[in-house]
Amino acid sequence: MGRRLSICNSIDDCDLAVLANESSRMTVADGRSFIEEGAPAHDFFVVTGGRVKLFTLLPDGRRQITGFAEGGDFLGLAASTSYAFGAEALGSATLCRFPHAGMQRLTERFPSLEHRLREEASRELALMQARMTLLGRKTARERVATFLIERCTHLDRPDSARPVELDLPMPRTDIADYLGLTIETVSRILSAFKKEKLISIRSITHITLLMPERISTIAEGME
Amino acid sequence: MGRRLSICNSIDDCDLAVLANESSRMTVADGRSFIEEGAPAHDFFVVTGGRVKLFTLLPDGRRQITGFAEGGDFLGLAASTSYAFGAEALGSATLCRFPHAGMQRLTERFPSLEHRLREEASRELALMQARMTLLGRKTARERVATFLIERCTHLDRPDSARPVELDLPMPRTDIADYLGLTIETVSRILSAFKKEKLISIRSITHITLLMPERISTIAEGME
DNA sequence: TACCAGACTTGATTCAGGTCAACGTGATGG
DNA sequence: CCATCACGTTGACCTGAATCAAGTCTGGTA
Repeated sequence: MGRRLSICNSIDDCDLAVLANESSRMTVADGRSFIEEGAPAHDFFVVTGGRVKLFTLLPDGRRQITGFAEGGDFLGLAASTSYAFGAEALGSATLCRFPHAGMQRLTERFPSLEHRLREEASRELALMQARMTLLGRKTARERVATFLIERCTHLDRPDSARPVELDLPMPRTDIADYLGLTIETVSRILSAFKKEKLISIRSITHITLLMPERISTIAEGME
Repeated sequence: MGRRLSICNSIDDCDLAVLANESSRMTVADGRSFIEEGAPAHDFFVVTGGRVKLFTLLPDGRRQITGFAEGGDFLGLAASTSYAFGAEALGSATLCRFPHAGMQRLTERFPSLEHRLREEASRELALMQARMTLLGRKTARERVATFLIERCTHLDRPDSARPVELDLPMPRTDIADYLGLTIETVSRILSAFKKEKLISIRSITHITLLMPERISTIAEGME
């Protein structure tokens, strides 16, 4: 995960051909896995189209989704020798793959890239702090509210008091595994929000936040 | 948090005086806070002695401890413009402070340092993935078991089948806030482990893992 | 030695969220 | 146009961990 066009920012005034040279494109079909948790980490990835989910598994199959990534997001920083997470496409996705060796040539050529990668990692690290608080200390209601708010700030509209339309491209199972809840709980809480006129549910993937700041308040645990 | 002597690794063959020049030492008394969550981030820190806890707070005071740091660990990567976490001393601690500006001079002088910082961030990121799985998907028993195992691999002894002595310098409250549990639950589970002869509790801070691999199995959810 | 305060443990009870099970719903294909 | 199937919702019930409430243990102090 990372901010849009993360890599390119630090080299856009430089030779993009060099960059293209060190990378290869790939397409991943819906539900297909392209990073295996624990496998030796040989590549970085940039999501160029579609969406992707990142997760870790317990031996008995319990799953924690550690993030969703989309266009421009950077993957693979959470890996030393082996990947600390698995990744699979959510819908079909296109990726740019950068072998570590190639990336190293790039950072030698464009030293500011290294700094950019560190920034990316820092941003990610800060997000994770918040996510740990969510998982360790928030109630189910607060988690779902936080998720909705995340999805909407993600849309980089300023926190308006006006209704915000969202689409949630991931199935409920993924939302649940992201929030450390069950599908049933997520479903019940969305229904409750609807009943309270905080949101309206046009279709499974299409939700409107009717009172964004109110949901925001819930998300922060200030009910 | 970071591996011992993280910074120095990449410059130990270089001019350490330059490094000393860009940093200042400080001592923090027990329980004193030295990073305020949300405050503008001006410095990096390296823990040089004692221990430190990192945490985030919800408005109503709920707390999630996101990590413990000790000698050699690096703090401050999870911050862009403002800190994503607060930090306070656990017992009295000594720190080395590196203002961002100074750090930038250092990375210019020793380019490999930038790479080192990124590695540090990556390591941290990988740890956090595991911690999210713990908080989102593990049972109380599994969390406490994981905590004990963490503390012991932390001691860099290989996973032996032999008993391992641990000391837990943090109060139960901190363990609870780290694991997303309450003090009572932590206490009960430690008592249960004792009853099951998995551990022995010599004193509040001093615990011996009698069957480390057994605890390890519990930690992974394989009961 | 006795007292005290803070940290920890233990027990009884409650409740948020999980589990199990039935029921909708909407997309796909024969 | 209905059957199917995967996904989502809703309801009834259960349970793991939280909460509430005593104890207990420890180290410091007089």
